[in-house]
Order: sequence, then C-alpha cells, then structure tokens
Amino acid sequence: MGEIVPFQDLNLTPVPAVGNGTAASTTGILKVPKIEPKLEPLDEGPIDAQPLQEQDDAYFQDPAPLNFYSDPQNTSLPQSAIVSAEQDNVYSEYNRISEIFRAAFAKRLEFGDDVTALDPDAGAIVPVNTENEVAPILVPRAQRKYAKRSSELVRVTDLQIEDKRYFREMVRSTRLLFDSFRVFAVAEEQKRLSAMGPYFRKPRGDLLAASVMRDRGLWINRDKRIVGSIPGIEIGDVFFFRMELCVLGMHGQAQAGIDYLPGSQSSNGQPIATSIIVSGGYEDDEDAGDEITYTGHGGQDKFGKHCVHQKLEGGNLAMERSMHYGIEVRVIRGFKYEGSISSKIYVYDGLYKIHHYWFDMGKSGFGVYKFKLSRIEGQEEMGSAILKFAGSLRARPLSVRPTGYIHLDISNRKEIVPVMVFNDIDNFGDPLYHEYLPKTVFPPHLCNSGGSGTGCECVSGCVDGCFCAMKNGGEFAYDQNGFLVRGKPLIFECGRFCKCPPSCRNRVSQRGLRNRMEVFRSRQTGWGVRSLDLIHAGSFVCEYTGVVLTREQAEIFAMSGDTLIYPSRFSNRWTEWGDLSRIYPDYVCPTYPALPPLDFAMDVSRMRNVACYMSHSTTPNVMVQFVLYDHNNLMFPHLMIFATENIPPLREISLDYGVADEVTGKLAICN
DNA sequence: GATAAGTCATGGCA
DNA sequence: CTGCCATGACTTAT
Repeated sequence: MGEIVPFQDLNLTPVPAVGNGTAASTTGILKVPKIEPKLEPLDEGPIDAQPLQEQDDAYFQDPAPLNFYSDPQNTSLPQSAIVSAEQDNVYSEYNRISEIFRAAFAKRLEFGDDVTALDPDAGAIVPVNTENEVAPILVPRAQRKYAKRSSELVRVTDLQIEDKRYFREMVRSTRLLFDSFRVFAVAEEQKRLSAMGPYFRKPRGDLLAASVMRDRGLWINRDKRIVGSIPGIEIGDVFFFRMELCVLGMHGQAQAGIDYLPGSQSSNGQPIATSIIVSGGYEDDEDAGDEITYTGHGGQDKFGKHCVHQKLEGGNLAMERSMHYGIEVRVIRGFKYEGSISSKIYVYDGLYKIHHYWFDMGKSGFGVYKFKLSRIEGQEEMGSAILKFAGSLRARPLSVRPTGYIHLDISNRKEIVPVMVFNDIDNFGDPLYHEYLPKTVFPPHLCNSGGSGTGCECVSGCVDGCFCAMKNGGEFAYDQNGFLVRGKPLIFECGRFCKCPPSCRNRVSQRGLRNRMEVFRSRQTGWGVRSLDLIHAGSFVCEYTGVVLTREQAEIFAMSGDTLIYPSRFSNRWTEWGDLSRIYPDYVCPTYPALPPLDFAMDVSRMRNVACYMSHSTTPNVMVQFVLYDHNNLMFPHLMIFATENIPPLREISLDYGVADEVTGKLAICN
C-alpha cells in the first residue's frame, strides 16, 4: 500500500448553504384548524367499559391484496351510477393531448436514425413543432452526451431549515416526476410495441424514466459527490428501483452494491466508498440492523456463486480506504416486499462507519473480504425497522403496542380494511364519537335521476378505446396496476350503466380504502393519519367523505358553527401529478372538462371518515383528485385522495388544504 | 428459478 | 487529456 494521506488533507469541504428559503415558503406539517371537533375526555366513554381484544378473523389478519384487479369475484361494489355521454365534444382537448404523447413515443428514435433534426444547443432533446412532428422521446444511444459524474468529494453540513425544505422539495419533485413518468412511459411503450406486433416483455418503466430524465439533465446530485446524507432524503424513505437511487444521486451504480469515488478521480489518489446496498445477495453477509458484516464484491460467477478469491480492488479497496479515513457510508437496505410493484424495495437506513475488515474463507470455500459496519448513534429510527414493526403491528396490534389503542376499527367493518385509533398522549377520543361514513352522501336527486343512462359494453372489463376510455379523453386515468397516470380536472370512472364488472380497471377509487389506517394523537397536529401499509405513489388512498350541502344549506350550517369542508378551496395539487412539462416542453396540463365552480360544502360534523383527520401541509404527500361515477353532475364530484409520494408505513399522511383566507387569516378548510 | 434484456460507472487502452 | 469500449455488477420482469 502506498503512502496514506491523512483524512484532513482530503478534499472534504462542507458545501455552502444553497437554499434561499424561497422554494418553500411555509413550514411542513402544521398545526391547523382543520376539523377541530369538540374534544371530550373519555371519562365515561366506551373505551374503559369494553377493553379491546385482539381480532383473529380475516378482516384483521389478511393483508390487503394490492392487485385488486385479480379479484373479479368481488361483487360487493355498488352498481349505482349514472353516466351519460353528453360531454363527448369537450374531450377533444384530451384527445389532442393524448395524441401528442402517443406520437412522441411512436417517434422514438432508434439507434442509427438520422438526428439532424436535433438542435445541439438545446441539449439532447428538441421539440420539433412543425405540423405532425413531435419531439422524439429518446436520443439514440450513440448520440447521447451526458455530463460526467462529478469527482468533487463533499460533505453537506449545517443546513438551515429553509435549505432543508429547498432540498426536500427538489427531491420530492424529482421523485414525483420519476414516478409519474414511469407509469406513463410503460403505458405508452406498450402501445407502441403492440402497434408493431406481438411483444413478450413488459417494458421497464424504471429504465425508460431514468433514461429520459437523464437526457433532459434532470438527475440530481451529480455536480458533487456527496459523502454522508443526501440533502432532501430522509431516513426511512422508500424507493422501488435501483435506477431511482441513481436519479437522486443516492447510489450511482445500477447493479453494484458499493458506490465509490475511484482513486483515479480522487484528490489524493485514494478511492472512497460513499454508499452500499445491503440486500442479502452475498451468502456471507450478516445483518443485525445496527451491526452489519458486509461482504465485498467480486469473485462470483454470473449465477451468484463464488468461484475465485476476491481481491482488494475497486469497491473493496474503497471500503478499506473509507474505513482508514473514518468516512461514513450511506446504507440502503433492499427487501423483498409482498405486494410491491417491483420485486424489491429499498429503504434508506442512515449512516454507518466501517470499523474493521478482514479476509476470510467464505461459505463457498473461496476467500472474501468482510467489512464490519456499525450504525452511527443519534440518528432517526431505521426505516427497515419501522417496516418490520408495521408488519407485526398489522398482525397483532395489541401484543405489539399493549397500550394506546382505543379502537381497532372505527369503520365498524364499513371499509375493507380496519381503521384503528391510537392515542398514547392524552385521553381524548373523539374519533369514536362520529359515525363512520365510507362514501360521501350526495343530495338524493343527483343519484336518482331516472333509470336510463349510457355506459360501456365491456362485459369483461374496459379496454383501450371503449366508451368510458373516450369519455376520459381516449385514455384511462389509471394504468393496469390501478395507479393514477396524471391528475386531471375530473375523472370519469365506470358506473351503474356500464356493463363492466366491479373489477374493471376504471373503477379504482370507488372500491374504497385498501391500506390499513391508523388515526393517531399527535402533540404537533392534534389528530393525524398514518398507514400500516406501504403506500405507492400514484395509488388511491381514500375518499374525503362528508354529507354534501348545497350553498343555501351550507350558509345555515355555517351560521350555527358546524364544521364544513369547501371542496373548491383545496389547492390544485393534481396538476403536479403527471406534469411532464420538464420532459415535454410543450406539455399542456389537462384543462377539460372545465369544472364549474364547486358551489357546495360538506358537513363532517357528525359523519366522517378517516380522511377528516389528515393534517395540513404545504409539502403534502397526498392530493385531492375529483372523480365522478355514481351520478353525472359535474358540480358535485367525489373528493378522492391519491398518494403523490411513496409513503412508508407509520409516516404521517398530509394534505394541502389550500391557502389561508386573506381576509380572516384562517386556513380555508374551516369556516 | 433460470434467462434475457437492460443500465451504470469504472478502468484499461489508444 | 479525451474518447472508446469491454467488463462487472446485491437489476428487473417473464
């Protein structure tokens, strides 16, 4: 080994604070006057009288099936919907937008294509706006020119709170784009492939999204090689693809488990490891959470069997050098996760230090390098530990948390999965005193407008181009997995006059809650909501229910001081989900059908559902999307809540309730 | 579970 | 110093 340059000579300088606080103007999760009902102590409430008991039946024990499309036997859904085709003309705008996307994808350049139409000054991708010409989505591989990964090794320290918000928002929007584009790209690529003939392999949305985003220069954290935590990424954040980690600068290797700055790029010629992925791919690994014995890479054949001794080179050498300099590494754990959209999930578990390493005989009889890592103290709880905890909580809530639960299902089996109530802070228990309302109640005349209507004829489920697809502008709002492709002013799901079964892909939000929820008491937000299941970005979470009041009724109610929800005041966060303007410069956010002013309010004072307890945030992880299915009045849509981020179990769900009223200074949600 | 298609960064070489 | 290309890697989906 050559001469060792001491740690302080390494070019490890803190990055100056970047954020200026303008990216996010207000705080994260706030204490707001959401629905603050009259909180009553539980002195003579039902809780003490009826101690909770662990429930063993399927309703409490079975995990919610994520792929509900494989359940055509489920006929419990109401077939009460009236949908007519009268709006067909207003969807021409949708059709036009869809055509742009389809054409863009169809015109993907292949290797060797002529690229003279591309403008070299505008980066890799250029829209060609002549008639009938659209931008290609991918530049031919041979033509791609990417900015190199930086070799400047830095550690980011002392971020101010506004800097943290800035970076969190940057990460959030990047992930949002990755997720929504991934969903979209798979759907479009499938259309393109099927137009060319039969195909056998589902396209990989992770690769498509990452590749297109790289073309557009949308990968982040490439201008610095960051040691330690990545600003904007928190312990416990969950990822579904290795490429997503590359896009975020978390871990730059598409497959390799050790990411490092090679010695050839390092200021002192020494390689430095920055992150590792622990996912059980090496038989000699031992993972005890805080302590890891990590096996170096190499020595395996293509089937994953060791066949030669490992060498102290590449990532292995970088690990040894990081140990020598006392440099921390990020640890990301990979799991198999039942019901996930991808085969594995990846969880950021925080920073570890390498304490020693040795050369050892592996179980295969070939030599391997082993590294002993231990977690740096004082960090947030490990994300992987929370995932495991949530898993046991789903099965045996009262054994895992003997105190705190005051109800195991406030829905009283009105939902498909339980909604529990947890309070280990005080003795308030008002969620127990409201009737649970699984679906919004509309004025009777809306849903009973005669026995005739129009709908699709898809007896075995809706297909591309069917009547209901056309009503949504020629494309369904949801992909084959039930994920929202992009937000729209309004979505038409199939309804009563459709011939399709309840399992139809166009009936996502009317199926109700799919994730086991917990209403919990919090010192910061009063009541809050968290899920025991991992929620995928783009998936339906729940409806925001209440009893619909017309304006006249609402005025009377408001005078009497009841709590009302005004749907028109929810901020238009749906425009962010699927906003591809950073990929398609001429992207137009869907604007049709133009909704009339939503001139109604919802009373949630007596009857409500789990959504009512969600906290407000200006950096929310869910949003409201308007949906129609059981009647046809554009003025009275359902308020459906969809996830805009991957929400790990037990992380608080937050919603943007809209801006504060300028006159009263109150947040808009309450009157 | 074997296999095929796909990607990245690295490192050697011209 | 740059560009090219082979290589290895705890992937992902069928």
